[in-house]
Amino acid sequence: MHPFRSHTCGELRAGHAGRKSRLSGWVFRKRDHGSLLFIDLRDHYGITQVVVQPDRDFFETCRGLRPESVITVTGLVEPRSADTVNPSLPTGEVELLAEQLAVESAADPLPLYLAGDDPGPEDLRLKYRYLDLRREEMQRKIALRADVVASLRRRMTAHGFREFQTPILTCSSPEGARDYLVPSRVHPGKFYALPQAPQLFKQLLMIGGMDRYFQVAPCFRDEDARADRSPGEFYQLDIEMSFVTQEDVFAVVEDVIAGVFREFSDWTVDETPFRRIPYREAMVKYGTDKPDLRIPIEMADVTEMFRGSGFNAFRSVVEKSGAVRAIPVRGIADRPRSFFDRMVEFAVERGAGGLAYLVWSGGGVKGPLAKFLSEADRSGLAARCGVGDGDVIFFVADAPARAAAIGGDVRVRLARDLDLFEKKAFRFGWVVDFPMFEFDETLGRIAFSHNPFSMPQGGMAALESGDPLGVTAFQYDIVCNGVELSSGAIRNHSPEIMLKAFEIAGYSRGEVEERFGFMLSAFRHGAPPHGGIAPGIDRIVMLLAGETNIREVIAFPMNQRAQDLMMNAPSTVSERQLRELHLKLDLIRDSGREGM
RNA sequence: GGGGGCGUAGCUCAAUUGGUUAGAGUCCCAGAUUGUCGAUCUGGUUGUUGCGGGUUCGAGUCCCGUCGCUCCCGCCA
Repeated sequence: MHPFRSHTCGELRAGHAGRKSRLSGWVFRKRDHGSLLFIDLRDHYGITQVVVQPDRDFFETCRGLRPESVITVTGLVEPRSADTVNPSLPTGEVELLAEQLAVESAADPLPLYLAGDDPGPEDLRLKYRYLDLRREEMQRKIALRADVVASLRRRMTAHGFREFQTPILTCSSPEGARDYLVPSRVHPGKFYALPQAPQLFKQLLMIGGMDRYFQVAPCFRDEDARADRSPGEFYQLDIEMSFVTQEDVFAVVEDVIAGVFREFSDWTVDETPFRRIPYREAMVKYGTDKPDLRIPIEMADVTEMFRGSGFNAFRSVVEKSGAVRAIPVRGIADRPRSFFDRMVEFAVERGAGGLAYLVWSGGGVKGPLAKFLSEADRSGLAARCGVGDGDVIFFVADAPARAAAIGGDVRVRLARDLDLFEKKAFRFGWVVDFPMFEFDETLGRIAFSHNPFSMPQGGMAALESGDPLGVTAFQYDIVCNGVELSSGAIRNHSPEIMLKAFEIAGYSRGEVEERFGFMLSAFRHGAPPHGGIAPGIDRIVMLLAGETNIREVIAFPMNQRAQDLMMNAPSTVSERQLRELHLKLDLIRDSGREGM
């Protein structure tokens, strides 16, 4: 017999009765009856009840075992009598009658209690992650992650893609997030950077003729965390394809993503092709470029209807080239005044000047705005927004970007308060036609709004049109339930168009040649038209696991301040290491916090 | 960098307008217990109320500062 186990703790059934079996696992719970002891023995696969009788020489040893000690038990599989069967356990028809027992590893008292529902405080869970991971829910989520990654690989391979590795030690990129830097020992004063994404490498693989690339790729960005954004590092399903249009990329990704979501969830998943939403339309209807399409509210632009209206507050906003956005909600006319007050308060908190509303009720129109509007205005708004008796329209008036953002927040808040989210559904959409450039208020000039390597729609002619802010790119996002899963683009493979695009964003030819000379050179030696995308794997697993916190689907996540509480990273290093790397510390703040 | 929330026993939480020696459950420890399955019963230990300062006759409670965790804004091509 194997020294540790003949079966797993989730395996034994009534059919095994009478067989000799050996199990290894953790002591999950103990029930000590003085002259009879029950141990729930747990491993990755399940729980089996072990019975220890008082005449065994290891009986006292067992009584002293603390939870989470690891033991190996050998004995007979016994069928349980009808009144002692445990129907809530898959192995509940049998138990293991212990004949031999070995303590593999005795456990100290635990900082976390694993046999209950409460996972405990997150910093303790992270510090003792190896304990936290033993909980059934964590076993399930981390296993789900592994299965999702395996499925993604299988599906990409089936589409004719190969997985290529790209460097982890590379060089800093000028645009984008802050880099993680790695000092060079051999080249004093020079640094490697960890890749924010394998962006340039995957394009170079296309230029290298590899045709279809994917990679489960680690990405490193030194930016602050959010609930859905892990600090430091995360994983993308990085994809790039040669000789493709935007639609070719969509077709592959839709098939892979829809397939994975159907494989790992019984929720409704959109049929492919997913809906396509132009960026400008998304900003008007949803106030965001990552709309939650489970919410049955679509905003409308009603700016023109207020241009000549009697409502001065809105008219003056419109005259200052602002926008008025209407948020129609059906069937809530009978909500109490406090509901509307709460929404107004919320909008003001988000920076709105106010939140107006009209209530269609009892054949009339009520609300603070009603007396300023003519009968024609009201019926015009009703027709525009498709509302009738019993419905309500909220209004936000502000500069267009602000009106969109606040309206979008109000839309989500309404859905939350009114429980309007479609249940058990993953709703996908492609947001397309992103603007190539935007006006950067802080820099006071035009900047790339997304990826500088995207192909502008209309090519060189569009860039030379003299209206850079009107140029859209072959740049797209895929969103699911309000989560941005990924950005992608058809790349700009023409050096001249690229130089022109960088020129508009304020980079001279010389700067671009210096920074991206290797890319320009590559483009000058035969570059296939190509494009790709990079769905976030952590976020996919998060959605499939029904989690809102990304740390729940990462085995060893860092906390919000980018620390690994278990390993104590980041940590100080020795003087010798610093010397070898030609580094001298210049700590402005007292470093007493370090070292812990 | 900024804002919100939280911080009381290993863990989850109480503690009247500021009022006696800061409690309960759980964990842990000891004892009892032959059919439990979140076993049960009896007893017991566990505290710089995050830290520092202030107000007060008196502070877990009020004020100031600070630290930690978390959520959000900035940031995230």
